[in-house]
Amino acid sequence: MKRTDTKSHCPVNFTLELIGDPWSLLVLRDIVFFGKQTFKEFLDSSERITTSVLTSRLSNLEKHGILTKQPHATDLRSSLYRLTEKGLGLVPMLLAMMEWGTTYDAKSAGRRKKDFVERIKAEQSALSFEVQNIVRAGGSVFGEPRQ
Amino acid sequence: MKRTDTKSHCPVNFTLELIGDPWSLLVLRDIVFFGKQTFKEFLDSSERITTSVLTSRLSNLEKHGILTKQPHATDLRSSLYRLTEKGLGLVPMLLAMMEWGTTYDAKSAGRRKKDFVERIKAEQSALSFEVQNIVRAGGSVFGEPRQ
DNA sequence: CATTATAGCTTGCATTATGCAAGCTATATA
DNA sequence: TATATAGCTTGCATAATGCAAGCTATAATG
Repeated sequence: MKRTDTKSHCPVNFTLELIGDPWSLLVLRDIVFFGKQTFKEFLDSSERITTSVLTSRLSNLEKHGILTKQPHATDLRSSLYRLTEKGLGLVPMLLAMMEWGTTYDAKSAGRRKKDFVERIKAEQSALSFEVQNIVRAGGSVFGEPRQ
Repeated sequence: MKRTDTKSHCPVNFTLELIGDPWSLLVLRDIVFFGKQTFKEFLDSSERITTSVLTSRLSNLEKHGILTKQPHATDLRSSLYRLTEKGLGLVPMLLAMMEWGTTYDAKSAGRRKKDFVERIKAEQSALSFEVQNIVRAGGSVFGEPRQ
């Protein structure tokens, strides 16, 4: 079974099957946080994705309507990759990942990033807190409490 | 290079390296949404994780302080897996994934799940909207606008 | 007490995805 | 004309997963 074969119709699983590989979200991060748009710019990220994997990830993201590939305005060799509305819909997930990673990675980040993360924390939804309290107390969102 | 080797100290990458495999988040989903706590309960999920992979994922999540393994109160064969505060910190990410998956998966979900997702959408942060608008306009969070 | 079932873990092999290196085509630049 | 760049493709080694089987300790059943 391939990693992206449909294993269930749980929405969390659906999301994982589309963008849960080790690289797709890093490409989306590069677009959202750093404004990258071209193959070369993605290639230059500090995680050192290889050309073969990048080609595969970009084509997959385009195939699933998460980004579009447009011809570059002046350079015919190049293309511009931009987020669709579906891709923009992943911003809350990226913010949540950034917040968690910043909180728990021993290597602390710069001032600018920390300020941004403080805003994410400050705007955390009441629903998130509610769910955390339920689970902390031994319950769950759709299940009955156990203890 | 292993998938979990440190490739950078970007917080998004950090999060991916800890829980970005195809299975860890499904275990966390089972805890948060369905109140599962034991090996057997995780094994029974509709995605059909195998025992070998489940063992590996649980031990990894415990190693990283995302969940704890406690002896079962009455059954000495069994253990209870519960989220730590660090694990609870992933709730916003799970909610974001659930919201996106429900919105874009053709197979629609039940009424109860949809109502929940409506609440996630309703409580989406002002920051998320702001970032979406910036990116829609060709800019990015930490970069300069391009067009 | 003997038998059977269950919880969790381990192993072995096939398949899939990624890491890495190299090279290829078309276009741009000097 | 020569060289550099953008993006893509291929081949091979390694890592992770899918799948099947079996193993140990404990629980439940007669």
